[in-house]
Amino acid sequence: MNSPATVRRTATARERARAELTREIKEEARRQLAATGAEGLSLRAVARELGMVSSALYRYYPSRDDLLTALIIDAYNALGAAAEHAIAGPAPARERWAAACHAIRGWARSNPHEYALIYGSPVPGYRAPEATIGPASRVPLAFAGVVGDALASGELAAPPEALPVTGALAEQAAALSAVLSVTATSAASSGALASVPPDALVRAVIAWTQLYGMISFELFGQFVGSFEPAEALFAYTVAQLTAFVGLR
Amino acid sequence: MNSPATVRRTATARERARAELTREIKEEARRQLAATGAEGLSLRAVARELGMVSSALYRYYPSRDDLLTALIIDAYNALGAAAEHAIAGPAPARERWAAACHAIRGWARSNPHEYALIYGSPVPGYRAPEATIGPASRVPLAFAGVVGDALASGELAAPPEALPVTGALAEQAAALSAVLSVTATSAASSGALASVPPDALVRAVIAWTQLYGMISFELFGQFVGSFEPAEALFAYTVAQLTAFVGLR
DNA sequence: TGTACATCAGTGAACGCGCGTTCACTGATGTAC
DNA sequence: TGTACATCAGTGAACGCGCGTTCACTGATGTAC
Repeated sequence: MNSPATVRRTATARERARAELTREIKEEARRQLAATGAEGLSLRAVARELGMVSSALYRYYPSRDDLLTALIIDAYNALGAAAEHAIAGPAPARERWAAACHAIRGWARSNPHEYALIYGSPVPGYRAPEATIGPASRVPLAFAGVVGDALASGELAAPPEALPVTGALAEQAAALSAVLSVTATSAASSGALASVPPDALVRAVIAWTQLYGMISFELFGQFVGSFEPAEALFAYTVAQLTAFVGLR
Repeated sequence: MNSPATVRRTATARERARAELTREIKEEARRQLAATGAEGLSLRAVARELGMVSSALYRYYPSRDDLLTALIIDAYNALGAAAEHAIAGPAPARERWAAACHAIRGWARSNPHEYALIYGSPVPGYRAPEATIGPASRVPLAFAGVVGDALASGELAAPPEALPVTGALAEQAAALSAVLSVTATSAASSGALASVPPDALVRAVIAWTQLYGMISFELFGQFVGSFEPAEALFAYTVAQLTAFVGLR
């Protein structure tokens, strides 16, 4: 075995050490992120903590920004995985939707600085590369998937209080719907998305921004002294939102 | 005139120069904030731009954090003033509410870094002093004031789709209501707030987080490629929210 | 299996930078008599 | 109005810090024959 022609070789000690250290560097960086936030992340500090010399890190990440990018991608993926896990299974659409909301909040509360890294104010001077787009769309796609499934199974109906979606907004929603159906198809998801009506999509997006606003307010300390702890307010909001999106 | 007994003296040249420079320092700091964000704000850079030596700034602000605090207070006050201006006048409550929403978005779009300074991810290592509490509550109080007025004038009614507010959430809302009525009274505002029912207050708070989520998503670039420009989505959301709060 | 060479991880010193803050100083402005 | 003194704004040098990144190097690991 392990003839030169074999594509899948056993990893050499060097390769294993490299994979291991790459992981350890990211881990330590994440720890510092949690302690000091994105701007506080320093290659030198990471190296110091790992008992290496700072220049050694350059064998693993060509620059500080690349390390930051790796953390961002990991964060998107972790949050995306949490959302996808929450919507898995045969439960009714409204329950899957609510589960995703609570899973996202739970992840955000457990990883506040990673949450801030991806959804907080942009880091000045840092430009997110293309590679973040895929991981970043996992959460929106998860929500969209639930709406698509609900549509297919007859669990979706516009709530009576919903205002009609018209004009520029309807056009943007239609365009987004087209993009979504392509993405979803290439991701081997259900094709139900393609036919989600624009107004349902708009309500889902609004719900997503509402969720984001509520979580951010909680994490960033805006509820201190009023709705802290925020469990009750959050649960109420999610219930309200589920109805607003039209899931039943 | 100008006898020693006169409390109100004419400002000396020194005093005028000091007031002027204090203003200029803040202005330059705000400019740098807009360019590089809060972490990029540097006393040395401000001094450089003003043609002074960095140590001279310490005659005006005892530390970098104090300058940051001054900027934060100014930002809260500017946003609060915009909201208060929008709700002034005899228009129907729902129009005043919507006007405040649009005014807040307008200010945020014109001053994105100042918005991020007060509502974005917290600056690591910076602890907001008590002096920010007053200015920070102007926007919430403005919204609360509209709800209070609507209640007094019969323009407030729980929408049919509203879920009942119970348990811990109702208690938190009642407690907040009590605090609000005290604050509002001491601020010489109308006393209508005291009797705003808890569920209306909860819906107003949710609306406020929704507004915040929508504006942040727009400013922080999360709509790029979908609902950008975000005017239509924002207007739709505000209309929806106004109804949700129960204003008509 | 053994040897010669190539690859690569990690070292240590250095470059150049900008930062916040302190301190003794000078010269101008303000005040008391 | 004139003078002696006190107050205060701004200077310039310095301290001590940490950062990202480069580079020539050494020694260990892997590979081809």
